[in-house]
Amino acid sequence: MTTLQAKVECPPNCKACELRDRPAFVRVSDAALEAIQHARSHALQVPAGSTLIYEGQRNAQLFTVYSGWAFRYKTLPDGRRQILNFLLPGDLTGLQQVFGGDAACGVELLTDCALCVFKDNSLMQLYSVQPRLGYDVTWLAAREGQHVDDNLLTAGQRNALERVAMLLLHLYRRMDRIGQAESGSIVFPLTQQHIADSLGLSLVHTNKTLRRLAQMGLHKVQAGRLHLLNPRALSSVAEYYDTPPRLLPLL
Amino acid sequence: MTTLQAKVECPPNCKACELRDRPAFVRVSDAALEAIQHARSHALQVPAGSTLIYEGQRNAQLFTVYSGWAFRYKTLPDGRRQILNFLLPGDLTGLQQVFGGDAACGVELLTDCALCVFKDNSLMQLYSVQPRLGYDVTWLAAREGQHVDDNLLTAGQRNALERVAMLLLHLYRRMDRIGQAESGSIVFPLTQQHIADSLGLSLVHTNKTLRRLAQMGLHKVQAGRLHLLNPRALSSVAEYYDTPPRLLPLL
DNA sequence: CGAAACGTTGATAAGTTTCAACCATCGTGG
DNA sequence: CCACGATGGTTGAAACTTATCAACGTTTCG
Repeated sequence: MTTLQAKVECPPNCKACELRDRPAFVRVSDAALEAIQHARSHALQVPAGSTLIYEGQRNAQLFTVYSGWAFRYKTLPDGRRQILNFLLPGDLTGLQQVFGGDAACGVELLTDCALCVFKDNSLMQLYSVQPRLGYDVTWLAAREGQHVDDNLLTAGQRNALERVAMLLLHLYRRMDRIGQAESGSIVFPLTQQHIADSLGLSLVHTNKTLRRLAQMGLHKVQAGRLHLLNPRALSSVAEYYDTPPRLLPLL
Repeated sequence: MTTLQAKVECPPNCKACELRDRPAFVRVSDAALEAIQHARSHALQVPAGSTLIYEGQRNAQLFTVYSGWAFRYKTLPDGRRQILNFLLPGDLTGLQQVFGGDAACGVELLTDCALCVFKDNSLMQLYSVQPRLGYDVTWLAAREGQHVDDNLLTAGQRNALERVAMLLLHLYRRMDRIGQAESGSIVFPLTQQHIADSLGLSLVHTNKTLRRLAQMGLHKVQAGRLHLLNPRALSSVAEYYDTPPRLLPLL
C-alpha cells in the first residue's frame, strides 16, 4: 500500500494523480480534469520546516497539498502563535489571499511536502469554464471553515484533557478518511509545541496532559507515529462524536 | 441616515435593496442582479431570540442577513456553547449545510432580523449562469473563514482583557464598515453571556473584565449601544491592528 | 407587585502558566 | 570515536489567571 508520504512527488499530469484515485475523493469528468490541469502552474517539492507563505505576504499562491503535512497559523505582535488548522493531503489553501490581497495567515510545512500549485488568477477562469468546479472550490472553503469552527469550539470550551484528546482523534480521523491510517496508527510529525500552539495551551501543560492520556492507555506516540489505543475512550473524553464522512472534492 | 435596524424589511425586489447601495459593497451588473433575484426564495422577518437553524438540522436554508444581528454557534453534549461568529447585515450563511447535508452549527437571532432566503439547490444554478457570482460566494466563504480564524487566535492566545477589547473593536469595525456606526457608537444587542460564550470566558470573569475596560475609560455600554471612548487604546490592549477594508460582495 | 432576565461583587477553588531544572536523542565536527 | 550543541521531551514547585459559588442589585414587563 502506498502511503503518499514525504518523498512522493506530484505528477505533472493530473491524469496520473494518485491522490485523486483514493476512495475519499469525488470522481470528476475528463473535461473537469482538463480544466484543472489547465489551471495548474507547477508541482513543487518543499522541505520540512519551510515557511511557504508568510503572514501579510502579497500575491501568495493557491495550492493543494499532494503529500505531507503543513499548517496555517497566525501570530500576535509579541510572538504568540495560534495554529489555525493542519493541512493534509487533498487540502486546498491560499483562497483567502486570492481575494483578500495579503495573506491573512502563514503556512508552514511539518514534513517534506509535494504541492500542486495553481496559476495566479486562474480561479476566475476555472469558474467560467467549469462552474461545477467553482462550486467544489466553495465547498472546500466551507469545509476548511468547518474545521476551524471545530477548533474554535475546542479552544473556547474544552479543558486541557479534552482538547488534547480532541486533537489526536481529529487528526487520526482525517488521515483515516484519506486512507492514510494503518492498523490504528498514523504518521505524526507534530512536536508538543505544535500541539500547544494549536490548542491554546502552554507547552508544559500540554506535555503533562499528553502524559496523562498516555498513562490512561488511550494513546501512544512512538517512532514518529501516533497510535490510538482506545479511540472509544478518547472520543468520550473529548466529547467528540463525528458526522459521517462524505466524498471530498479535490482540485 | 437610515440605519437598517430591526424593523427594516428586505424588499421583494433586489433592485430595491438598500443594503446593496451602501459603499461597502461591490456594484454588480444588471444581469448578475437578475440571477440573484432568480435564486432568491423569499424575504423573512424573524423575531429576536429565534433559533433559525438548529445544530444537526437537515436541509437548512442559505440566507443573507439584510438587517439585524445573529450568531452562529456550536454546543457540546453537556451544554457548553461556543459562539463562532456574529452575523451582521450583508453576511451570507448556511453554505456549510448546502454541501455537508446536516447543519454543523446553529444560528440564533440577537435582534429582530430581516433575512433574504435563497431557494434550495439554487446555488449550482447560480454558478452556471453567473460564474462571477460563484466566485463571489467563494469569497464570502473565505471571508467568513477569516473571521473565525481571528476568533480562534483570540480564544487561543489572548488573555481575558485582550479578548474583550478585541471583540468590542472587531464588532465596531465591522459595523462601521457597513455604515452602521454613528459618532463612535453602534447598536449592541449582546448580553454578557453572549460575550462570554464567544470568547471562551466565564460569565463572571467577563463581567469583571468588561468593568475593568470601562473603568479604564476605553468604552461604555449604554441604552443598548456600545460607545468606544478610546479606540486607539483598545486596539493597543487587544494587540489588534486591522488590514484596510475592501469592497465586499453581496448575494 | 412580583417574577424573570441581566448585571455586579467578593470569597474561594481549580486549572493553567511560568520558572527552573534535568534527561534523551540525534547529527556534526574535531 | 567521542564530545558537543541543538532540539524535543519530562518533571516539580510556585505564581497567576480564570472558574465556581453565592449573594445581592437593577431593570423590565406582565
